[in-house]
Amino acid sequence: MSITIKDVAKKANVSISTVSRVINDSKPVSDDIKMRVVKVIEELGYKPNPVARSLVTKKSRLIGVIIPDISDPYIAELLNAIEEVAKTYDYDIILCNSYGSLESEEHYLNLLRTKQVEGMIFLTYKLRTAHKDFFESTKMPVVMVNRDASELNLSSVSVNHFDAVYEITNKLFEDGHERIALIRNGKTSDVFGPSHLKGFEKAHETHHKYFDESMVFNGAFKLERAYDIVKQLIEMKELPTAIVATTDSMAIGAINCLVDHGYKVPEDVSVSGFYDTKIAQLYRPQLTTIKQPIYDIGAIAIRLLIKQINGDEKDKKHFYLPHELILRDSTRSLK
Amino acid sequence: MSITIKDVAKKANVSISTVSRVINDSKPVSDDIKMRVVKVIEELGYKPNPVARSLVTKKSRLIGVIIPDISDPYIAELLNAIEEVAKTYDYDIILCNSYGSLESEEHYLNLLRTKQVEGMIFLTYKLRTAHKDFFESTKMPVVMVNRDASELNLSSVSVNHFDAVYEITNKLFEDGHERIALIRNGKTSDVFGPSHLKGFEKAHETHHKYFDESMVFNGAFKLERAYDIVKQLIEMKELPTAIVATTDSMAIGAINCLVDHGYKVPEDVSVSGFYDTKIAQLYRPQLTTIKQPIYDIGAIAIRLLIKQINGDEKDKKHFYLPHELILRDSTRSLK
DNA sequence: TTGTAAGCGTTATCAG
DNA sequence: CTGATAACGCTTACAA
Repeated sequence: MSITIKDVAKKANVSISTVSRVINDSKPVSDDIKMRVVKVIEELGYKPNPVARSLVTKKSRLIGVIIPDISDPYIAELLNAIEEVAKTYDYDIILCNSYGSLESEEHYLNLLRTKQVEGMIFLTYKLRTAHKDFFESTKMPVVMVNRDASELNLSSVSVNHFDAVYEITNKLFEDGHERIALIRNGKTSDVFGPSHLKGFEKAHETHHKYFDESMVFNGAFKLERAYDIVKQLIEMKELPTAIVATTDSMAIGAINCLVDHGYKVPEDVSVSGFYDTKIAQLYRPQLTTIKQPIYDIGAIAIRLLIKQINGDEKDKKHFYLPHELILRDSTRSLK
Repeated sequence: MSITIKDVAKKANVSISTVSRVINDSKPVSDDIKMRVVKVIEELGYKPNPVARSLVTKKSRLIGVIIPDISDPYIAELLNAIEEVAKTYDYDIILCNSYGSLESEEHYLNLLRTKQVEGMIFLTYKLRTAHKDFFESTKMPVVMVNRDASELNLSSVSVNHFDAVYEITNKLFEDGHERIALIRNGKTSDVFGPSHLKGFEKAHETHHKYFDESMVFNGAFKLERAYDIVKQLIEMKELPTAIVATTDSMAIGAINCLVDHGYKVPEDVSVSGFYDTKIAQLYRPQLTTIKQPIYDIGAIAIRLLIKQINGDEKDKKHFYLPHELILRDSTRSLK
């Protein structure tokens, strides 16, 4: 039996409406009454019941976050940011881990809707028609992270993957590498796949190198896949002098394979990653990688969402945040 | 304007109580009426409003989880488990990241209470009187993870840290190591600190080795601290042949320092970690470590909590789960 | 077995 | 500026 607005009203000798007004600052209340009420609230340690409040306002102060994998450090850091700034706006996070499965994503999408979340942040490896349908059918504010969702008429935020891959590939060519392999995420699944490829291609163009399609591989986000790809390369004696991976994990998979087969990184092969997750620095050799402003991405995403919730931001668009090429010890210049 | 119980009642030509009864299966309803109602619910796609429901039942189907750091892979995996089994019991998780700060923890403790969560799982580096006070003053079901909280009359679950440290130290002595350093978490902060120390000491006893207190260091959970500790050891030419760290991160910090200073692991020094987080396998050399059944720990914690919520489990106690010594490449036998 | 009606703790409308 | 009072959508005695 915790204390309610009624108790406060009674003890302060005012109506519950007046109490409501002072706690919400919604309508003018004379100073002396206000003080009296505030004092009683203090004394009683009264806290408004958010459930009752939600029932009438239709606002839950809850934001749903659907992600494919909490244990992915990239996502963890994103979550940090989301959670932290949400708190400053007095929102709470309901966390949903989908494991990337469509079924589970759909489950959560519906769950969050019935839980009356005011908006959601959505991260998925694959974007499908089921998602589109959901987002179209509900006018729920949604922002997507690390994915350009303007086609769905949703806001989204990410770095410019084209530029990023272009930059690292370019750098490698400048350093005298002649043959470079690209291990990118996936085929159709990853929206940035095409951007990665284009950036990679463009760098070849810039440096007048022959673009060899057989040097483009599909790592499927997996360390193990990257490992296998490099193993094949070794067995076929097709090992290039540099490998660009579009994920730190895949870079590590590649390096692990190289090391396990007696090659040295970066002496024999240069390998670069993507994201600058924690492990990029922990690992030896430390990874050359594309650093994303992960925290900022999360922070902007959640701010964007809150703006949408408040109706302050009507037009949806994609936001690009700047990346940074971090040169560490896993790549070297041949010159 | 979503559809409510009233709409269903009207369309099915029954009272709202009847509808309520069929959705909750709370009181007998004649078969034909039940069928009629179910059909209407289907047709209308009616979903009960959980907020209204909570207001009257005082149940939120929400569980609060307070953790110090999402980006810690150990915690991430724990969260995985918690989230997953909570879902099967139809509970949702409200995630609170405290960064280990007491202020923030207290904030969340109170927040969760006013949000009417039905119970909480609490993870903290330091346990303080403020926590105790909170837990004593509220009868909220709470279970603590990776910490023995029986002193607080709370349930808790973890592996047996004494045994774990004993086992790895023992193994190292058996392998012919003579001097072993221990880098453990913290001083007063970590409840398991004493257990680690005792396990370490006991192993010396078992092998009739002189126990040198100056070989016990305080790594404060930090990779960097471990790095510095080893650096000192190197400078003082006091490097032992084996180092037991009570965290994978600290083990990696130690190895990084060794490698950066030209030592080889495990050729020159053996180093072991704790937890078997993902990085233990990714890293080269792969880490010898104590594997904890992290998923199980999380799963048991949440099940325990739900039992408590349902009043099925009255007596609080600490649950030990079995650990496993995983021998990989960062340690070697001297024999 | 079914319906009526009284809450749950707020906010919001409308008089005064 | 203040106070009744009607919602909000649901559960649950209490009657019928």
